[in-house]
Amino acid sequence: MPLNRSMIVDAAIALIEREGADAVSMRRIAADLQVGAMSLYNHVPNKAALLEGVAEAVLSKIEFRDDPDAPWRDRVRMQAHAFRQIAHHYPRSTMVVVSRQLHSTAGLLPVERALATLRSAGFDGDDAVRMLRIFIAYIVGSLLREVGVTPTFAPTHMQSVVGQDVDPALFPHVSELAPLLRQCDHEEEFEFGIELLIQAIAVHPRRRRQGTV
Amino acid sequence: MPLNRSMIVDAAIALIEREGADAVSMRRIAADLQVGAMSLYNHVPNKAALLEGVAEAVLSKIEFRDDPDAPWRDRVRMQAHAFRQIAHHYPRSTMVVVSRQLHSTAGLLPVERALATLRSAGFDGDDAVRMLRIFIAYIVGSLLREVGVTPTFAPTHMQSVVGQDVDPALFPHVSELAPLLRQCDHEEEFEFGIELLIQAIAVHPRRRRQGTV
DNA sequence: ACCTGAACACCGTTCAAGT
DNA sequence: ACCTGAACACCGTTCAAGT
Repeated sequence: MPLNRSMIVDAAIALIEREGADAVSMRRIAADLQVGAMSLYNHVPNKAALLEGVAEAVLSKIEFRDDPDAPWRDRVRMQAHAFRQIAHHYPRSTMVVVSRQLHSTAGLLPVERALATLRSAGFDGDDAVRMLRIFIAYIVGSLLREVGVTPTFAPTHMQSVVGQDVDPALFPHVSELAPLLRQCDHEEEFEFGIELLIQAIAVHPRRRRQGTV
Repeated sequence: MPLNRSMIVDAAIALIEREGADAVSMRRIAADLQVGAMSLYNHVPNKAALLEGVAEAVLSKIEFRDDPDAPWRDRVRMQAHAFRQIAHHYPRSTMVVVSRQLHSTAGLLPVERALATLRSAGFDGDDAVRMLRIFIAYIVGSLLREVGVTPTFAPTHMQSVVGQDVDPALFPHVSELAPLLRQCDHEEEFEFGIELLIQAIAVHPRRRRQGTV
């Protein structure tokens, strides 16, 4: 079976999910594919481009169902949850997806749908873009927390083995809320935030004239 | 002058800001300090720990002024903006700060202040933690976009040299809003989102009994 | 206690040689 | 057109030797 780009990308994704993003190297992927390390360069210009391919592939695997007739609130909710699938299905690739500029159609499709939804909610172009950016920022930040790369700021090991508690005098609120800070139902927290955002933009005033073009 | 941990961390930060996070290596830092590569290991267990030190150092350099007597809205705004200073003063270190779990006091201090503020706004422990997480997610996501690592989903090179426009038939909204998607006033967008969030949590219902302890 | 050079097991990528 | 081994310039980290 001849080597090709998508075989390489798939091998990379598999390796990332198996051993983490740090384990990715051209040589390891080549070995997984039972091929010389240099063979990869016939299908991919370099490692950075390969990781970009990984990001695109993961992103394009999201199931973005969208019902244009549904209320815009439902559509936003569904699109946000679709995005969160990444963290479920490709947890260790999430960082790769989220830390890369995407200019391919794989990245443009979700944007197109989100903008369509926000326009249908009555926002003009300016505000639709603004709202989209807020959602993306929130979703990206949430996924990073969920995937465990981003700071949770939780005093994790606090009372683990040692009595190494957070000093209640210095950090009264942190130590009081330590149990809450340490645990997190990602699904629930994500939804809570999305609902808050939906509610927030729902009450945001629309301009008189909706379109710009 | 004897080598010590903070000299190493500072050299790492300087190197990151000068040449980017990818340029960081134990050997490069050692060379910058005019010291053998292995000398670093007398003060830092390994590279990962060093980067953790970088994250803490950058975070601890934020000026978190806080006026406990100010209205909670103002305090939240100020704390959010303080956080965003990272992206301004240490743009290329932002990814390092944001992609690492922090359990030191450097990470706990901002949390303590944020929780104090949210409690003073009338939230019980549960909701204070929830609201904090939403803000952190939004801020982290926004900083990553600002720093240019996270997907902007902007069709950047669209009409650059070639007539390689986005197909308006496939992506009507994207191509219509392309100019807006391509440019972004980070300061303004960040503020817009923070104000939206503040407004959203301001109208969120508080529970009868505020405290848990 | 702190520094260090040599060494080991890795990297990404270029290049010239093969088919 | 596609594959590849050797080679180059790098990595992080261990270890034993120095002071």
